[in-house]
Amino acid sequence: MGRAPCCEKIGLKKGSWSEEEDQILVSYIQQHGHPKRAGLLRCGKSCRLRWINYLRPDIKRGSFSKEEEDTIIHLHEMLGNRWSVIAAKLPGRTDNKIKNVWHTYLKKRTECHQATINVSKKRSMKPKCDSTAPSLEESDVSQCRHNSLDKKQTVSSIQPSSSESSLIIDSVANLVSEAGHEEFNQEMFLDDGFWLETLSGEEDIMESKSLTSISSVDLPTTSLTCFKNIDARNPSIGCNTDDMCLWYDLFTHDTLPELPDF
DNA sequence: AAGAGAATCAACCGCGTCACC
DNA sequence: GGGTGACGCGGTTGATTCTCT
Repeated sequence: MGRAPCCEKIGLKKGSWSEEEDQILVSYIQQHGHPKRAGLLRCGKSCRLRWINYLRPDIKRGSFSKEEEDTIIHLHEMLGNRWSVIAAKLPGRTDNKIKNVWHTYLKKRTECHQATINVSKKRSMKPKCDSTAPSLEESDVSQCRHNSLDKKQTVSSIQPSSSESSLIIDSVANLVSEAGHEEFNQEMFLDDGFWLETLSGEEDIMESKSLTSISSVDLPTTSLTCFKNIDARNPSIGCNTDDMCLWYDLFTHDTLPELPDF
């Protein structure tokens, strides 16, 4: 059995926070610099969570931009459910919020996108398909589209423009090709271009949408050296630790690197 | 207008890790 | 080296809000 929940130890309060509690916590943090008990009937863990996920002054409110959503999707493709790492690349967004957004609709969005790709692949592979009965995949896709497009979502907020996507792919493909990396396939272009944009020492991806900025960044010669311009504002995420290099390496290679014997 | 179901999001839980004694 | 507590993370829950019928 695991450890008993910390809030049950001494009858500490649980549940939603009141405005008064928020004010007490904020003023405590302003004085002491860390979100601990703050004299509240809350465990330190709860105080910390409240501060990180809600009270911090740099937290961005409101819905996610398309760029932020794309960033989350791309990072999730490569890193999986490492929400804290993903959150570190989205200033003002918490891991909790990103996790919620992912499970709310980004997951469906990517699944729909994948389903569409699968259907188009099957179509191209099997041109003589039965035209009388709709395939299971097609009905899945249409259902999926229906689910994603209804309710609050607008079409433009869900699906990236195909012309925009292909422009990005083509542009990055040209750059890599010029640099002598013809062996890269198109999927790798997407990922590498993303990493260049996201992890370069320049400003945030949200502020550096222009593709011309990519050309000013050194292209990777190997997967391990591509992080030389890593985000200097957040060294814990960057190449200063070996973590991101390791993850990048893991997710951009088909096989695991050889690990040293222990 | 009201009820049902879906979507959203804050908060909690459980576990692994680390630091300190 | 072992015990303990705090911290940080990802998974999950449940209350609230929204939308549809």
